[in-house]
Parts: sequence; C-alpha cells; structure tokens
Amino acid sequence: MIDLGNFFKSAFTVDNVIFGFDEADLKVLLIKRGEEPYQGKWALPGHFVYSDEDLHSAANRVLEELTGLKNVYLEQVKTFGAVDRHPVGRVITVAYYSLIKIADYNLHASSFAKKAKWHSISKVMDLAFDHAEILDACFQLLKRRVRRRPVGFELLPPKFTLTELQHLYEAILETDLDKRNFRKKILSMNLLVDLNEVQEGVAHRPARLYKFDQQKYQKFLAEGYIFDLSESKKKVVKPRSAG
Amino acid sequence: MIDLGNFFKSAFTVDNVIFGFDEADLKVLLIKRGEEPYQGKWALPGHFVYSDEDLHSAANRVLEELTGLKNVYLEQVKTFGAVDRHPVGRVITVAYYSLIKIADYNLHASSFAKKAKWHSISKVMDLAFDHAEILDACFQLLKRRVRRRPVGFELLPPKFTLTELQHLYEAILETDLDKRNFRKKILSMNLLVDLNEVQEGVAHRPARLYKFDQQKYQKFLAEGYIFDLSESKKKVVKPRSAG
DNA sequence: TCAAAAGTGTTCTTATTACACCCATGG
DNA sequence: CCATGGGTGTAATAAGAACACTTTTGA
Repeated sequence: MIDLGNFFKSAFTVDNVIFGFDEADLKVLLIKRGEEPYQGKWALPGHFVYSDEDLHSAANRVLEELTGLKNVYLEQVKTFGAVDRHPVGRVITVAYYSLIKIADYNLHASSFAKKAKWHSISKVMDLAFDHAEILDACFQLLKRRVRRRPVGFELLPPKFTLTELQHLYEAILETDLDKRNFRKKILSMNLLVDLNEVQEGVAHRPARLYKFDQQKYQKFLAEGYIFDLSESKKKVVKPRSAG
Repeated sequence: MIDLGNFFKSAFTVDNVIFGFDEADLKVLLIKRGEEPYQGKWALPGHFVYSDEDLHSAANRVLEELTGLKNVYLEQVKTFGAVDRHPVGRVITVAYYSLIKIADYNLHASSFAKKAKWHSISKVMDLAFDHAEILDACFQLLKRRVRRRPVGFELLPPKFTLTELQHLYEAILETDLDKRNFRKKILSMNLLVDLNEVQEGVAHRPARLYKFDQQKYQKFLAEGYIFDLSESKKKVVKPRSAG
C-alpha cells in the first residue's frame, strides 16, 4: 500500500472561458493579471477550488464574481494537467465555458471585474499559463455544440432577428452561410416564435423579431428530436477509390 | 491575496474505462477492490497521479500496468469532483476511456490484473465510488465518437469481417442496423481494404476479411474529409408547427 | 431617389431509407 | 440436403446546395 499522504499536496483550479457575442463578433472575457506569475498578461478568469466546493460550483462562483450573473449556461470542457503548467506548484485546472448575453454583463460587479475586458476571439494572443490552449479547446467544443444543440440563443438577447442569429452562427463556425437556406432550416425546426414585432430606427427595411421557445425545445427533446444545424460541411472531399 | 498553502492539500486520480469487444458484446474491464474503501466492489482501474506525471501519462500507466498494452487509443472524457466522492480526502478524478483489442489483453501482466475481469456493458452495476456515473459518461462519449471518427476499429482485430464491424456498431449504438445500407456506406468511404482472404472453418459461407486503412484515413483527414456513420437517427420526431 | 439590409422559392443533386432473395460452406 | 450466415441492388423519399430579385425603411 502506498503512502497516500504524498498525494495530498496538489491543488486544482477552474478556468472559465466566458463567451459573448456583439456586433457580428464572438468575444471572450479576459482579465489582466495584476500579480505574478504572468503579471500584466491577459488570462482566463479562474480560481482555486475551495475544499468544500464542487467543480461546477467553483466555475459558477468565478462567473458570478466577475459578471454578477447566475444561472448561466456553463459546461465542463477538459482538464489540463501538465506537470509544469503552474509555477507555484502542482495545479491542474478544469476548464469550463459559459455563454452569456453580453448586454447583461455588469462591468462593476466586483473589483476583480475592473481588469476585465472583452476580446474578439480572433484577436486573442499571448495569454498567461496554458490559457491559449484552454481557450482553443473551449472554442472547438463550442463549434461542435452550436451545431447539435440550441445553445447559440444563450448569446443573443431575448428578442433577435434572423440575420443576427445567422451572424452568430457565422462567427462561431467561422464560415459564411446561405441566407435562404439558413432561414429555411431554422424556421422549419419550429423552435422560434415570431413575435410580430419589428426593429425600430434602422435605416433599412426593419427585420422581424423572434424569440427561442425553450419550452417547446424541451418538449421536442423528450420526444427524441435532435437539433441539427449543419450547413456547410465545408468542402467535403469525397474520398475516391485509389490503388 | 489568499494563502495558497490552504489549497495544496488535495489529490487527483485518473480512472480508466477500458472498452473491449467480443462476440457481439461491448465489454469493460473492471477490478475487484481488495481493500477499503469499497472493499469487494467492482471499480474502474485507476490510480493517483504522481507529482511528476501529467494526466495522460498517468492514464497510460494505469492502462499498461493492467493490460501490458502501450500505444493504445486513449481519450480524456470528464473530471469528477464532488466534495464527498472519496472517503479519504478531497480527490478529484479525471476520467479517460481507452479502446483495446480484447485478444491483445494479457491477463497476467501484473498482480493488479489478477482481480480484473471483463464485464458486459449492459450488465455492470453497483460500482465503487462514483464509478457508475463515470462509466456512463464514457459510454455516452464513445457512442458519439464512433459515429464521427473511425475509432471502432481499435476494438477489432486487424482483420475483420463486415458483419463483425456491423455488430460492433450495433453493440455500441445499442440499435439495429440495416445490413445492406451499412455495407454500402462503410465501403463507399474507401477506408477499408479488401484483403482477398476469407474466414476459415465456419459452418456457412465464409466472409471476406477487411482491414482499416489508417494511412488513407490520415490523408483524407488532411484533405478535410469528415468520417460520418450516422444511420439510425432513431425515430426523429419531426417538430410540427403548433399553437 | 439612393443605400442598406430584409425577405422570399425553385431546381438540382445527393444521401437516406426500406426492402428480399440467392450463395457458399460445414455438418 | 439442411442450417447458417454472407453477399447483393433498386426505387422512393428526404435533405442539402446553389442561386437573384423585390421590398421596406431612413436619410
């Protein structure tokens, strides 16, 4: 039997990739570190997990302290445990991502938040620790999720236009979508409610506003329905027989 | 600034769901615990992670000590960190699953292995710790993976028949597949090599043997090809418009 | 009247499903 | 010659992809 005591010398943290969407751009909330290690670098919001706290609660705590938001979409992604990933000791981190409506984000929820800033996902670079790798893993998972589950709506205001929704998908999937096919498909799912309202004060034909019908989705789910929004399998190179 | 020392009092383990396939049955390798806690219960093979060892290495170590196998398909699934999940202290565990060819499994690779036994996935019950939950998460992931990546072949001997392959998919997906459609689809991917050999000693028309062409798959992958074997979306209840 | 984005259908192509009989072997 | 599983094709349906013009508003 091994001496268990030797093993109880490590720590674990949660790191949270908080996604937001604004003006056709997918964004992530980062914090400028005020202390060593990696002082002055941008980092994912994260924290040690308390001894009486489970992982999901810790991720929620980090999220709430930073944004003031509770009951937000939050999902575990992957755990990173390279031996030397943290200079202070053996620290593994459990990565989560969350999806928030960027307008709900309250900048002054805490002092912690004063160093926070939204960054366009495409322009993020040079993060502290292994956070670039963590961000990448979370972004890849988001890309997969958004096709098979209706999580995109978590990033939009309660009322949105179809074009906004399409731009959201385009930002996440990093591709262009065909307007007519996109609308045909999303409307055929019968998960959007036409609010019979239109945009106001826009310098063009105002778009109709929709909301996502969460209740109806839950009902469909229970009946075995699978959300699937899979346009653009990119250039699927069809394998050909070859010697 | 918080006192970091308080956090460096926990431990982490890896637990490995080792899948095998035999006689149309998906199996998982479990160990009968010889000591407390949970003495006498079946558990997933797992171990504490050493201080100089990353998570993937630890999972590989557990796998090799138990089976004697190296370079096996291994993927991280999820981390479980309920506060009271381990009676000895705060221990979070990182779950992995691996896929092995059951014939390669060497029962006497270590003393550790003497208490190991293959269990049909459908008959597993009453595991130690939160291992039932872990097993379930890994099985769910395997179901998803097997549709979108050619990982099933990791569970089959190098030469296999199309019926064996179909039975593997049926066991993992827990569904029946249409023989002609399955063959049409898998062969149209051009990822199988017809070895021009047949079964011997079977009391029926002998089946042709195939192997998976890993090299060709890597080439196709690089060209943007996406493996997709998605027959049976079950009864997809098509949502209908409703008040 | 111009600019800007909203909104709308059809055709073509490809993928998926459903389905039944003959074949090769060992016993 | 029987039992067992191997092996094969076609027709109907559904889903996906490509594509261009008219409408409504504010400035």
